[in-house]
Amino acid sequence: MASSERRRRPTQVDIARRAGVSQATVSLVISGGAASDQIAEATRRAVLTAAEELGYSANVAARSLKGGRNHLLGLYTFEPVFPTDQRDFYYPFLLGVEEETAAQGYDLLLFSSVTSAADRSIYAGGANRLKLADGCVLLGRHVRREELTALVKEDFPFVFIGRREVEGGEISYVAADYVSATAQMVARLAALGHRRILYLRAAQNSEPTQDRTAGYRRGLAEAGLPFDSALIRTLDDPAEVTGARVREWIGSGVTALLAEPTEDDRLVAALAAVDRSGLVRFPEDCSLALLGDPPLWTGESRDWTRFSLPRVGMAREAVRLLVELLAQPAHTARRLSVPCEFVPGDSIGPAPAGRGPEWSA
Amino acid sequence: MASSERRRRPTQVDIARRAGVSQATVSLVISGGAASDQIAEATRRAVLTAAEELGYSANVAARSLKGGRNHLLGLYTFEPVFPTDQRDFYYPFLLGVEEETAAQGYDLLLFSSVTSAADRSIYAGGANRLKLADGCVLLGRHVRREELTALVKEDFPFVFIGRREVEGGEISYVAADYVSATAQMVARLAALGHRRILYLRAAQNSEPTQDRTAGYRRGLAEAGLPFDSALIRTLDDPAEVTGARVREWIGSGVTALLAEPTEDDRLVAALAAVDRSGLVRFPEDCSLALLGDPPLWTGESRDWTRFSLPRVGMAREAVRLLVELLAQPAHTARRLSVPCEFVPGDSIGPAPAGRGPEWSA
DNA sequence: CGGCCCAACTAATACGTATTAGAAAGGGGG
DNA sequence: CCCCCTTTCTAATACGTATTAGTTGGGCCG
Repeated sequence: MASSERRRRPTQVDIARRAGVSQATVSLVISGGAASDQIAEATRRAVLTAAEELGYSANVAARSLKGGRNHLLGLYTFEPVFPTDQRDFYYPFLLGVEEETAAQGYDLLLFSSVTSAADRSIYAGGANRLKLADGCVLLGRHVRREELTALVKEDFPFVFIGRREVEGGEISYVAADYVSATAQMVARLAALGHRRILYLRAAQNSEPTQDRTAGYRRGLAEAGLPFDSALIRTLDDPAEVTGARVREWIGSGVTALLAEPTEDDRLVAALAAVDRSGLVRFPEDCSLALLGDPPLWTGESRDWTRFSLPRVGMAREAVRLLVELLAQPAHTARRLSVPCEFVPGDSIGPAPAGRGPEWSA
Repeated sequence: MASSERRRRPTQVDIARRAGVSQATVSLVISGGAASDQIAEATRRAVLTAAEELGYSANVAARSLKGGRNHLLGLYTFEPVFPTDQRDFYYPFLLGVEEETAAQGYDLLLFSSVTSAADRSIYAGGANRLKLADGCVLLGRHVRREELTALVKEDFPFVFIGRREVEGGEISYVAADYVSATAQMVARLAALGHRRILYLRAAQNSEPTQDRTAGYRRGLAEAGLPFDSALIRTLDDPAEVTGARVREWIGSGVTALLAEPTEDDRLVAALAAVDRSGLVRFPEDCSLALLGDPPLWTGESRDWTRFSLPRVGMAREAVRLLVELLAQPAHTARRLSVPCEFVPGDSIGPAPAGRGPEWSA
């Protein structure tokens, strides 16, 4: 800041001039490593001294242009991660990605441009910004498939947190084993004597929902219970779930509910409202288990029976997988499935033996 | 992924070949803007079509190498931001930086490499990684001055969140007005009749501490109270603050405490312990005000009288300042001071009229 | 018909680094 | 004294884009 004139950053050429060597020599010394032992010790020191004096630092863009890696991992989310109301849900993922990225010696690039929901796109502006990073971790429920397909087609290395499938390519991912977790939940309920278990399903037919559905059916099959498609309810509007409605279901013979939390938390909120209304007591009148973590874990809400994603661990695994991908010459998809943790909670219990007349439909 | 052979990303040259034009023309069409209206409409369409068909996306490294800017803002913290125990303190800064970065159309680069405390340095590996970004927001209490000096010397654009000074250069920053906030706090206590106000000062003599000290003295002066250097206590170990100790102080005539929270929260924890012990009642026996936010705001702790930093706002301002810096041809330092918000709380009250014999020292 | 200007394009170059082929110097063996 | 090898360095080039100066061809004016 001594003079106001625009100062150019020192380059290897400047160092070369000062040390009386060629730019190539500087490059060999600086980027060190393998080929640098063919440099005389005196020269090497001269170069390093000059670099020091000039305050040299490598131009990462140039380095990366040349084809080398630039030691950046990207994190791209299909939903905004930071807004406070979703903070508690996404934070562990963020935390895990950050930790493991650092542990692997990379820096983390958060793609945040154009948070305005509509424009939130990988391919905004004609430039695929993701490619500034060596590879990318992707996250989020509302995936735009075309973009994923394009990424796969371009052979860009990325790992999704959560199972995602796309036509015409294999996607690497770290996914929670919703199938087993859901099946086990059904098994637990069956062991408690439940026969008619209603599954409240998310509206969007994303992979996590498909997996839970598969787990539901598998659980029923393994418990020897019949499958009744009327017992899968897709909710367009979670507000439909009211005390009266739940009582109707109970009247029709349902003794347990499985609820799939959505990222907007409205279903869980509706169920909590039913709980507080006193119209239905969980688990005395009806058992209730959540197929995942409620996004907003306020701490004041009930301790629902549920299973829980190891989110920090998943995120760390995703980064590890990504780094492995980068080391491979050809990108073959890698997949990892991690088990969910069962949280006992207090909202399931034995199936009621018989119903009084007040429950008749 | 159709074939396992490594596929090269399409470049402007590929497009040019396909569209039967030159690379320069492609560049003009793609990067659009001003000079692109000298291109015939037919040509432009041909180029765009070819780009589309090839799935072109610009190489950001090359673009940035050429133009100098790559639309990245960096965030560098001198302490780890993510670890959960400091999460609540730093999160608002992170949030603000992220929001405003996105709003300004930049992406955010988190410098996380080498979180291992010792190696956590801007100049790790001989290359100043910060410079991958166009500019940088810095954050944290445990600053390494040499690094700041070097950054200034290199004329790298950055903004510190918090006032930081360094010899041989002007640093841009967004700072909370600790001076006024502290002075006002003293004024408040003086108005309540307090005459001997003990200031518990942080051990490290960083700028925030200097500002509070200045505010303390200014507040005393404006209230017409004498300055007594014995009333400034530097605590090497916050554990020294015990109920007995506070009673000693009270015995020596002190009627109010000003405490400067440290980022490890130990002082506030010690005071909370004193409060819980019942040995001293705040504010009946002694008034107590915090000169800032306790880092760990658990919600269960007392509602201390204090002032509070507009952290999200400060972070956003820092990003705005940074973007302004980038627009300037020559970097002149820019500074911004934002007021703190007074939080009444319940830990200050009128000075006790007289003391019983149990308080004598 | 010659000169000139304009529209539409292209050739050439710079950006900073990594890498490779090869040059220059020095030494040792025949 | 020549040849070859080793050590140590350099020249040249590629990476993909943006930009500037310049080229081409055609139309218009005098």
